[in-house]
Amino acid sequence: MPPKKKARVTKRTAKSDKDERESVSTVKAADKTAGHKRKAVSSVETGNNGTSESSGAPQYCHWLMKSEPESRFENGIDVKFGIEDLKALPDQTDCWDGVRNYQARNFMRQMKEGQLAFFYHSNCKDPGIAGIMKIVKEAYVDHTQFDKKDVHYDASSKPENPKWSMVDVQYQRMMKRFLPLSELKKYHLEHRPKGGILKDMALFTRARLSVQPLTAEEFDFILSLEDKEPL
DNA sequence: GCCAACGTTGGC
DNA sequence: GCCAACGTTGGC
Repeated sequence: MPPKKKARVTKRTAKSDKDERESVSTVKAADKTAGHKRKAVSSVETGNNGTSESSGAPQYCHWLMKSEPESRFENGIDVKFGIEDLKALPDQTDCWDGVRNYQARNFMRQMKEGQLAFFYHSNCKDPGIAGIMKIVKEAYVDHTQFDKKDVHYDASSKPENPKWSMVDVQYQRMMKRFLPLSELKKYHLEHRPKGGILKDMALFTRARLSVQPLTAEEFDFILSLEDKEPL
């Protein structure tokens, strides 16, 4: 299997379905402290993860997924995986393993074949959106959770009841120009007081989430930046 | 290397 | 079920 995607995840995540549910309520509690910004996100999350109530919440269909393009060693293993690494693989396809955060996992479980995701470079000299990939296989069991040698091994997850999922992604293209975090942030800050398109972008309102949804408007706006001068 | 933000753990 | 302590994320 593929290089370790380092979805920067908390290794020590919790145990059973019960915890899983609690983690959702934790999210809701966090909502209160974080103000209104997360409402849309959490309603969709709880409505669409397949474990909870039916709801008319809109389905997200665009995504942003973070990975680290520069070498970093975790337990002696290099977790580097940038967009160039994806591009270099057979079929330019890989499984997005190693996600160990319930919210991120739940978003992956919502992903449908054919949807597009930005490949975001994190924890590096030049963080930002590097390119676009396509979801080519919907959520299935992340085998690395059972692999003691794997950086993201989770001793608390049992094969009879796997905790973590992954999707397969395929490289589509590089951005016409790299879209740096700093530029996205400028738009976010500009939009926030004016109700602009990036005002609630998860990258800024949910900073540590390694797999996050984008609205169609956010996705299209970011794409439009490719043809603009850097801010 | 620092450290703010925030999710998770575990005592109570 | 609360919440303080702890650990991680990830930009700077």
